[in-house]
Amino acid sequence: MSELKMTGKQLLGLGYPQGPVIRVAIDVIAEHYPAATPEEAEAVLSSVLKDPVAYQHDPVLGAIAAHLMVEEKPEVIALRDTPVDYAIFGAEFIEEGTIKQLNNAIRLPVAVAGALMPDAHQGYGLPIGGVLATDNAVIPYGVGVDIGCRMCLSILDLPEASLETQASNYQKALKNKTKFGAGAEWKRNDADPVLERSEFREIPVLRNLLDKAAGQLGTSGSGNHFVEWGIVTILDANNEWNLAPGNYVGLLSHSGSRGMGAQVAGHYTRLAKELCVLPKEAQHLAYLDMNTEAGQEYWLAMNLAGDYASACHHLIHQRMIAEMGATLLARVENHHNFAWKEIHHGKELIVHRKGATPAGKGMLGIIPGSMTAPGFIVRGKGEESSLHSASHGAGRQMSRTKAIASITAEEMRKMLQDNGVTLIGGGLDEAPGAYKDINTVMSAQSDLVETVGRFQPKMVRMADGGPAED
DNA sequence: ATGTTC
Repeated sequence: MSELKMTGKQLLGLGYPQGPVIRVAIDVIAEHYPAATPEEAEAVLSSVLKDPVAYQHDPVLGAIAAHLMVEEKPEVIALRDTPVDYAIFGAEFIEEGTIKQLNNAIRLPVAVAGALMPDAHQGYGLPIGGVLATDNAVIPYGVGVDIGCRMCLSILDLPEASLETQASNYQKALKNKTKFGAGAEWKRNDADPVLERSEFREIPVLRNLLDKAAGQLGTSGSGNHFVEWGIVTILDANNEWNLAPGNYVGLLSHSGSRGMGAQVAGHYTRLAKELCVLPKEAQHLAYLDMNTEAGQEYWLAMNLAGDYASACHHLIHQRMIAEMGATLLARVENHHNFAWKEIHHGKELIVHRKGATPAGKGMLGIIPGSMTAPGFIVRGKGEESSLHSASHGAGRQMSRTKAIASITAEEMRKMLQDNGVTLIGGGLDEAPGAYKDINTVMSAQSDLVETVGRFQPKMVRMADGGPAED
């Protein structure tokens, strides 16, 4: 795409006021004046600024004019005085600030129920590991920035011993068939039905994101995202796939909706904060009414981002499995940053899980440990007090900054060696010691999920920070 | 989490 992209600075230079009009003007120019020169765009924007009333009925520029004419801010929506009671799992691991965040969220006028998972920690708006059910309203920051961030596990017919005897082939697949780093794209990529979805044409904010989405399909991004080979141990003889208990080679991935989802999240978070002004301590919990155009649009865009994240995992797995000449025996996958329409207490609610695994009765999911600690294949017990949810991992016990400052490269190398794990990329901020003990976290949620099997990582690839790698 | 954004 070569559409004209104005910057906030340029607009302020023209005399535009601080505020939402900046974003609106950038969007309008990108969408409706793609072929204009910067000078032409500035001339148009200056005319609107000079006399917004003259443009208020203009089908394109009217949106900018409306923002220039608006002066009064919407009224601040008060939080309820009396919070709804909610369950906390593993309260002994959860910091006071995290609980305060859910205490605020549960006082939203649209909040119906909530829960905190044992890996919970502070986030923007809703805490990570937080679950919140609302009545007919969706909170963009209740889903999170990485919409549809999810896990995918493939169980393969390869012999366990091949992880050692064929180690170089497994490593080659990780190096050649995955791509990590912020902004990383495949130069030549496969087609996928998700890229044909009509939402890319029908929803304005998605129109400019199709090219990026096409390039980033099947990439993993950065942060805590990974692709890894390891050993799946099936423990439950009554498993859904009739797999014999024992060991299998598995492929596990963790990633989300990449730049496309991040842009969707950013757009609707800004919009929600304009339309729904809350007291300062709850400002990031701004919600969209599901009966409004904005709410409906977010719902469609969020679902598309979720399907896109799923397609990314499937492409990664398809390429890795083909590279190893393997056959897929079973697959488990689940979003852990998303919102769903679910019935609880006889009423349809919008259930936000921000870093929480869906755990309805009989639902399968994956809860990862760390690059050396096992992950768990789980089956939900449908516990109502957790709103059918469980943790989405072990949870950090150290911030990234603290991990980098307090864990040495030698300690991390030894930890990997002791556990027989090979790491490609990765940094000290993702060291095993930066995470809580997954076994402790699992025992804090034994009422929420049962264990079907385990996954022991053996060969891990992560982003190594800095610019995109090849 | 994201090429680090009004």
